[in-house]
Amino acid sequence: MKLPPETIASIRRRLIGWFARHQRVLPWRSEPTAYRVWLSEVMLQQTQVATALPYFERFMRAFPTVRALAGADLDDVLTLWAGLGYYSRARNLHRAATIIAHELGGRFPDTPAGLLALPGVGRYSAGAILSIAFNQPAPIVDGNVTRVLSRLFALRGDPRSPAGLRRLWSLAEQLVDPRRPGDFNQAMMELGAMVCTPATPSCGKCPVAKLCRALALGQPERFPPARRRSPVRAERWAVAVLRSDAEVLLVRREAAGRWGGLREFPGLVVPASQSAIAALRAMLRERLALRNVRLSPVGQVRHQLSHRDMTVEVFTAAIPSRIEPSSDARWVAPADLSSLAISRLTHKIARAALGA
DNA sequence: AAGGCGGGGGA
DNA sequence: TCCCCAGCCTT
Repeated sequence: MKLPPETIASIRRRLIGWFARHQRVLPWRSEPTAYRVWLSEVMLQQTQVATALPYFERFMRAFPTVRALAGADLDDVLTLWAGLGYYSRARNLHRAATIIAHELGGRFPDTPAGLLALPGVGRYSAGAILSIAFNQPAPIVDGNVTRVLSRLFALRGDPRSPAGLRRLWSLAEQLVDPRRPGDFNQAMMELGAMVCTPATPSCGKCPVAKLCRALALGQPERFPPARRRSPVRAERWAVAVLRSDAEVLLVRREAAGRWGGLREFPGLVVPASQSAIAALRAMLRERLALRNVRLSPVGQVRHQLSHRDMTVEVFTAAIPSRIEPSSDARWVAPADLSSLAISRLTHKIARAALGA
């Protein structure tokens, strides 16, 4: 779809004017260095601004430069990331920092290929960094831009299909203002976040309402078409909170997969057909070489995770002597749990087993 | 091309 | 409840 020059000019002028008046004050906007923009973009992947904000401030205090981040232990990076989710982002961030610090002389890549070579940087994040930090006319397409463009041009069809993505990226490329690419791209996203919202858009406040084909059709909220939802699956877990000398035992999850690299109470997924306590005892014996642990039920913890509905059966046991069951296990005081790289679910389990 | 990956916010 | 969020990576 080739846009008429006057349409492009009008959209640019209206969006940039609106953005100048209505943009939120955000820490990565006041000082858009490549490092700050990169960090913010990674944190904002599938994450709302309000959620990422406090994490960004803490992160910048702890690791003010890419070299500081590269020199940090991954475990400390994961600790600061704990609770934000999608933990591969933190692992990729740390890996990319070491690449920038050690292979690129501390200089951020300023080309599409250079940025795309960094782990955790895809087409969107590369475009955001190029346009916002380096003032280059690179397009971006995220969830906000997808919604705004789908409505502006009343796009039919699945925006996530290959054809839909090609069309969106083509439109974004035509529209991005080469004079102010960073402001234009951020204006598109800001509009999607603040005005052109998913359920009930505020079309009365929209600077491009006059041009909006979906609004002209009378049903802007019908665009883009709703995505089909994957079925919710139930998952049953058993977890043991082992105590000794007022400390509890944590193990570390493997680096890949869900909650990769985080610490947790020893536990496992239990098939519906199996006894939770039997599965737990077998796991403690095989993995931690713990025999004859007297497990007492504490109760159940429920946790919702994406399209998963988890039920955790929590047990506790006192271990008389302070044995070290294996190398990846660690005893910690309950008061220190908040300063470790553990998931929200592990916090919930701790509350259930140890009290507030 | 499809799924997996966390957790929170809003309707 | 259900959908969505400044997406990316693996299979």
